[in-house]
Amino acid sequence: MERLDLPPDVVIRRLPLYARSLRYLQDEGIQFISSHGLGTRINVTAAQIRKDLSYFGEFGKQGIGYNVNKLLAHIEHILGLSKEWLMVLAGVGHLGQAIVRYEGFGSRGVRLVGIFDNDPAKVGQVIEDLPILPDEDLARVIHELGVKIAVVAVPASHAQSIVDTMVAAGIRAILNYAPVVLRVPDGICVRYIDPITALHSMTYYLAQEEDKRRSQTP
Amino acid sequence: MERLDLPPDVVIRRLPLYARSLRYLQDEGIQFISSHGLGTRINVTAAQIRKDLSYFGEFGKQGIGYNVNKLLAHIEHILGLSKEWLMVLAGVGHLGQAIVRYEGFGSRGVRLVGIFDNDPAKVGQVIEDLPILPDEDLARVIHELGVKIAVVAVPASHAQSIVDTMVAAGIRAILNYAPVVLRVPDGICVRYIDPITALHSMTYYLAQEEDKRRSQTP
DNA sequence: CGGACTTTGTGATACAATTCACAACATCTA
DNA sequence: TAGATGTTGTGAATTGTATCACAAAGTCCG
Ligand SMILES: NC(=O)c1ccc[n+]([C@@H]2O[C@H](COP(=O)([O-])OP(=O)(O)OC[C@H]3O[C@@H](n4cnc5c(N)ncnc54)[C@H](O)[C@@H]3O)[C@@H](O)[C@H]2O)c1
Ligand SMILES: NC(=O)c1ccc[n+]([C@@H]2O[C@H](COP(=O)([O-])OP(=O)(O)OC[C@H]3O[C@@H](n4cnc5c(N)ncnc54)[C@H](O)[C@@H]3O)[C@@H](O)[C@H]2O)c1
Repeated sequence: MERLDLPPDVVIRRLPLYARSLRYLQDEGIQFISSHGLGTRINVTAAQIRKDLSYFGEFGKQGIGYNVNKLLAHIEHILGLSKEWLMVLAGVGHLGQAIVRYEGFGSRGVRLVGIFDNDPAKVGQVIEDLPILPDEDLARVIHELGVKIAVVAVPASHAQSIVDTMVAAGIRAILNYAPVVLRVPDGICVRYIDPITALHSMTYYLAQEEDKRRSQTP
Repeated sequence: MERLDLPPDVVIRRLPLYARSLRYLQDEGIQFISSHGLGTRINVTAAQIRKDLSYFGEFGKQGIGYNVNKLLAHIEHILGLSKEWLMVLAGVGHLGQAIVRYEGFGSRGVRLVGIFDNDPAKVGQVIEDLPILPDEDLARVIHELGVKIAVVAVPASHAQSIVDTMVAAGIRAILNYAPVVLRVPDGICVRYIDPITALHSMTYYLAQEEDKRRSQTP
């Protein structure tokens, strides 16, 4: 196949979904899956899955579909999950502690190696074997360990400044829980986790339904 | 303006971002903002903001921009945030408790009115004035109070079945934290909060950088 | 072996979203 | 009043994404 143009970001964002579904298939002991079979599990059309994968190579067999183990290995490799990326967390409050304890993060491809807070009362406490360090150590740890990923769980008002520090120290990817849009240099990847925004986009549809209902029963 | 076609979902998803930014502007005491000014704050082009808003009406003034208070009120009204929507939560574990305590949820447009768990040891405990109820009461509460929004924070293996119960009882919008794609009837709105998937899409770009770096310094 | 099924990978096509570009209007200054 | 500046709202153009549809290749089975 000719792989001229690089895969668009929408495709990259779907790959982890494919990977997760393949892991469930693995757990179920299923060895082969067609694009159609995979698609029905995750509400994506078969054609889209095939086209997405075609950006990276040819992984299927006509008449059969995809070997679950092999396709998963391929996708994890494409996603860089065959290595282990180091990660730091800033802000060990309510949310931060929940993140540290969520085993999901540690499981695949990433490892939390440092947690930071600027509250002197918190510094020194240990959570899941990780001591809370002061902000002063943040840049040094990032730099010395070559950490590339950071999670931001500080109050919105402090998010931008801590991100500036992180980026200056070598962070290249940021998972941001604070409800602010971050300003970062080109090439730094940022993803937002924002349940409130998600909720507020759903209430739109609820309001629409309500309106329609009201206009039908006057 | 002619408002022939309904606004696409991408637009609806951006509105809460505009609203949040306008709230910050309000806090700063700023009374007028141009599409350009708003755009630079949230990394969106001015033209996109104007086009998005044009789906709903004309809110700006040439030469001036938008009145912050008025535009915010308009957007919140469009999003259905002038009413208060009731919400239930299923799964009061680590994550669920963090959600109950996160004041962000209560603040605007939505109110948590019931929390549910199937662990008998948890039922009866009270968190932030809300008693944990057993799953048996879920359908009744949804139905009797007319609850339309649900948050899912149960283990992945239990998510689909509890969602089926919720939808049968009248839930129309679901915020899902469990790492599974849900199957719901047409018309039910689902949003996924999925930090692991977000992380795994970022490692792709890290791996790309690494590859490039390696090929440059052989 | 041959014909009925399946399924992939991918150009071509259709659809969707974003950006461009500009007329129309508003304000300010002198 | 007039000219300079700034901003909106929106058709048209552009860019981006998803779907279609089918040749090619594999399986299955009598
Ligand atoms: N996206 C989500 O799902 C979600 C959920 C809950 C909270 N939040 C957001 O996450 C952030 C944290 O929420 P929380 O409930 O944990 O608040 P919290 O007050 O419990 O915790 C914040 C922590 O950050 C620390 N901190 C403050 N400034 C800091 C700095 N400059 N450097 C390092 N640490 C600093 C504080 O000491 C505290 O421990 C807030 O922005 C909140 O809006 C997001
Ligand atoms: N998206 C995220 O940000 C995020 C973060 C952490 C966890 N998670 C996911 O959220 C879910 C919960 O995670 P957690 O860390 O809180 O786990 P947990 O084990 O601490 O809590 C799960 C809770 O759900 C309850 N439960 C189980 N089955 C139930 C049912 N059928 N009805 C009602 N309650 C039920 C359990 O009793 C328990 O209290 C998991 O699916 C996890 O993968 C998501």
